[in-house]
Amino acid sequence: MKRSLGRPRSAAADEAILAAALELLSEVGYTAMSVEAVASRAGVGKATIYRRYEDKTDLVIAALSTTTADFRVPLRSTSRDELIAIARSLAETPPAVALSVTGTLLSEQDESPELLDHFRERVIEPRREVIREVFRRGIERGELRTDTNIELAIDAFTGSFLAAHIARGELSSNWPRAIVETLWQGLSVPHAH
Amino acid sequence: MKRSLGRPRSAAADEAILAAALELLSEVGYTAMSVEAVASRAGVGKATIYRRYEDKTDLVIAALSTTTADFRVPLRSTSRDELIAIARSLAETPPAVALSVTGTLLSEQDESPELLDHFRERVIEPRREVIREVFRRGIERGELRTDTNIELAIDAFTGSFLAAHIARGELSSNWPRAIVETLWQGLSVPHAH
Amino acid sequence: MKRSLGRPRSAAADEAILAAALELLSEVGYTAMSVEAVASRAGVGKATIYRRYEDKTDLVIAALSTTTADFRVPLRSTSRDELIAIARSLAETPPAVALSVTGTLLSEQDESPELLDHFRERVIEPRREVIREVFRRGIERGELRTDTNIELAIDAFTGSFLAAHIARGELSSNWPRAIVETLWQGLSVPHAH
Amino acid sequence: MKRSLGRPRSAAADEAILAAALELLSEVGYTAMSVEAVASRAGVGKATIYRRYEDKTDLVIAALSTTTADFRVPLRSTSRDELIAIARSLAETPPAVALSVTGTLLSEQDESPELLDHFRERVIEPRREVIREVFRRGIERGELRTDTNIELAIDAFTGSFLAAHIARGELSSNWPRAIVETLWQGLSVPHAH
DNA sequence: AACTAATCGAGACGGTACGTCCTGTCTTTGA
DNA sequence: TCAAAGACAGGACGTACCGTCTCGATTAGTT
Repeated sequence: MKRSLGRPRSAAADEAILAAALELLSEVGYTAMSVEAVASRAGVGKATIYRRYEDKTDLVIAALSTTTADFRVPLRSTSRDELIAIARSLAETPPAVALSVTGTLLSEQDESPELLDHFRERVIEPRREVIREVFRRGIERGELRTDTNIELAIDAFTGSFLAAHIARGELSSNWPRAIVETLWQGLSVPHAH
Repeated sequence: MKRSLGRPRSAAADEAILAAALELLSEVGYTAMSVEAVASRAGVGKATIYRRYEDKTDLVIAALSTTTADFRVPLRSTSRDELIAIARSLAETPPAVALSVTGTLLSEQDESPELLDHFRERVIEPRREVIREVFRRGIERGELRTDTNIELAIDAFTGSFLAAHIARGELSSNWPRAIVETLWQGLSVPHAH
Repeated sequence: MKRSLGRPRSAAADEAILAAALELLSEVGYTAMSVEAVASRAGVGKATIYRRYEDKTDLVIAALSTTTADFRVPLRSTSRDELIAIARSLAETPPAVALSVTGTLLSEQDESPELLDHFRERVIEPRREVIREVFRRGIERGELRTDTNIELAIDAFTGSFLAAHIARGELSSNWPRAIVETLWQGLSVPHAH
Repeated sequence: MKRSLGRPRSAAADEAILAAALELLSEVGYTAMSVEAVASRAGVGKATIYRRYEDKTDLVIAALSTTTADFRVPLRSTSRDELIAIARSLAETPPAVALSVTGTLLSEQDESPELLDHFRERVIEPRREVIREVFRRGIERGELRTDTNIELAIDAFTGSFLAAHIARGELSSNWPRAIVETLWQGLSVPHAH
């Protein structure tokens, strides 16, 4: 059995680092956030951060992935209401950080693909799984089409949120209901029978 | 009389700067691209860039807006085919730059909202207008629902592209057809009559 | 003719950097002096220092070599008085910095011999030349032995200063006269005739 | 009763630490030598070093003082030959470490004068005592002047070695004989009688 | 044989400095 | 007046040490 040697890493430092990173990310954004500021606010040496994370981007991914647990599956009586609940959760998420981090990671895909993988696994995929579960349940219940491509539907759902922010900034209060309505009914005119 | 004094600005420099910026953006991404590298590749002094653009972000917006003209409205016999054509255009666009620029701009929204406005006006809006025209024509033709919220539909369309890239990276070759199909039919099961 | 391009280096920065370095050297010593502190005290960016000097050691050498001009040849009626005058100049020199820099340079002789060469040329040799001139004149005047190995005599003279500091620290006020006396008469008992 | 409790300190560690420190000192010099490297080469934890020595300088002093015993008093038939023998011993000593350590200690004289005292007592003084003994014996034998200031003579002797290294680096093979000759005869021309 | 206490190698801790790079501005010569 | 070249102040990057601190695992003397 492989027992660890030396002084163990401090759990208090773990938490302080991630909390400070998350605060600074939302305050000043990805680019303007400095590792030095994170260390200072966490009351931690810079080396203590770099012992845990490869570089600034890696730290940010870890900080973002702590927010994953807050994104929970809502239980409602209909799939439609569940989707609206999810849309409400999305609407409360600050998109700036996620967008710039994602963009940076995609840019650096060739140099360090493992960071992007890590991000998808820790940040993106947990959120998608919550939505995926709602879709699966909706199909079982007979409320959603059985031939729906779930991944594309999730794309449309979460992507709408991104595109709305990019195009117009703040979302209106009835956005969750409106976007679900739009995706629910589809674009085509109903067939006559 | 409003005629400029002294040596006029070089049109060659204009082009070289934007071309170099565009190249570097697609090569290394927004964060890793340095104004110094743009100047060097364009064979231009840094001051020549800063005489034209406020800062790095402003330069990038200008570079990106040169690509706007390439995004043209396709004419097909059906709206569905036109949407597929647009999806194909989207699929050819590298999303990384737009994402990281947008993220950065959103982060800095409080300090310099005019840059974000500029970006929306020059880069985002022209592309959306192309898609908007397709939707308008589809409604006129009777192929699309009259009660469709066009802005939300555009969000779903362009956002799907972003979300797919974020979640899975490269898009499959049949993605344009598949995403249009998904949005076209909607999520709900058809009503019995 | 090769004329320089671009903004010329600031002479004000040159001076401020060397002055700040010299101050800090005498205040805290070589090891405790930081380049960051030099930059800060000089009101200068760190890059402005590193544009001029390879590294910290190179900066220190440059700072020390500005003190060379102060070490002047004294004119007295006898060589003995001139040597005493030089000993007095030596006694006023703070030896700590020179010793630690010299030691460091000798240690790193294998990795970067050019720094040591530079130090010898700029700091050591000018001082030795002053003393060498005194010896040459003394021999011409017939006051010093013609078979004296001047380099070894200079070694004994300047080395006495170092060794005294290493062994006992502060020099007594009559040290200049006493050391000249010791070297002047030699160690051996006078021959009987 | 003053007997120690707990596990006694390892003599093997004592030796390994000093040996590693001495090796690294001569390989890379005082400044570039890290305590971490000493610990690693000695196969010892860093705390095991800091349990024995106050800080890096203290460790170096201890390492250097182990070399003291090698500097022995030579017995020859004349003082002149004994001085030449000592000069030969000096010529074999690497001077870089002593210089940088001394310089650092002098720089820090105000903060920690006890380290400098310790260095003088353990490293400098034992060597001087060997030379002092030779001078004393020479005076008793009637070979050296009775009015010689022994401390200054030792300064001249050991200092010559330092100055030669600083000014020219490696010493020539006949340096021991030449420096003794220079100091022996003195600088002044012999008086006529 | 069990207990106590200081040591051991290992390695994490907060902190500080290193030398590099980039931003946006400024200052020169030359066209 | 604009161009290129490149220096400017400032500040973040990621690395490397310093001297201290915690681990689990020895290695003695004391009960």
